[in-house]
Amino acid sequence: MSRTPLHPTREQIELPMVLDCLSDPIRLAIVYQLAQQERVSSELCCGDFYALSGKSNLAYHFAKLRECGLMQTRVAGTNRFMRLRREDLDARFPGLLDAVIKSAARDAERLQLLPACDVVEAG
Amino acid sequence: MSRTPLHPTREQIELPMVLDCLSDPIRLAIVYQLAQQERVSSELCCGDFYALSGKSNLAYHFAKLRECGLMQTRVAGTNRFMRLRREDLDARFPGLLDAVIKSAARDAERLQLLPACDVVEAG
DNA sequence: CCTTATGTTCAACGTTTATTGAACTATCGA
DNA sequence: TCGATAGTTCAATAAACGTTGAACATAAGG
Repeated sequence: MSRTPLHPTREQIELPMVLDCLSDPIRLAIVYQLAQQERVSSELCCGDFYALSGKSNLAYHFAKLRECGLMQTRVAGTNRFMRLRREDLDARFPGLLDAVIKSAARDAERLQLLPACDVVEAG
Repeated sequence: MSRTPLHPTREQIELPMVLDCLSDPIRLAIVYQLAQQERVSSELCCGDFYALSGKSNLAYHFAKLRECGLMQTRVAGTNRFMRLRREDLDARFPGLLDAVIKSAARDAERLQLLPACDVVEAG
């Protein structure tokens, strides 16, 4: 029972796992939303994603995103704050994350992503 | 029974399907090998990939790569010549294919990819 | 014609996957 | 202490996936 969620080290991040993670529409939407948030506070918690799916299903996808090295979780009280592992990903796979996010943004409607402006609105 | 292998139009190419296709190690190796070949004749046939897996398994992966729009097949005699749909992919997802291939190249050993020099050697 | 070479298709299999709801844990606030 | 809130974990399900070998189709070469 991994109490502390395990994140791979930078060097342990694997390309196929990252691509597989990004290939799921829900996970891609999560990553996209986190990428939008980078400009601001850079962190979001689980509740910010309820529009995408139910709690337990989100927890499943969060775990995948953590395990493959795409995001990081910080525990604070009853909240888990997530953020992209931008530096590690850019170091391992230069240009990849940006290309994916830009491509996703272009297809935002088709992928049913939230428009960028709706993403923040934190309380 | 699709006699002519169906390729999606440029606009039909979907980001999640492309990422999913690239997330399989064998398919990534195929794409990588095709990318190397771009500099030369730009086409390879099935037999050029026997190092990766058996015939029928390769045919399965080729079908996936075609269906998601990553590659194109041209029939010539008993051969099927394949090539990357570079233009379509670059138009739809600028920088993505290059980022993936460059990332794969950096991890060539880990991903068990053929060294670039061994790729050509056509007869 | 018959044989060989190239690939595809099919059926079977075991594995992994995404999704659901219920149960659980842990923290915060009254 | 009690209840509400935030997330995780677990069990169950159906669907999709990758791999295999055998059968099939098609074209080239004798």
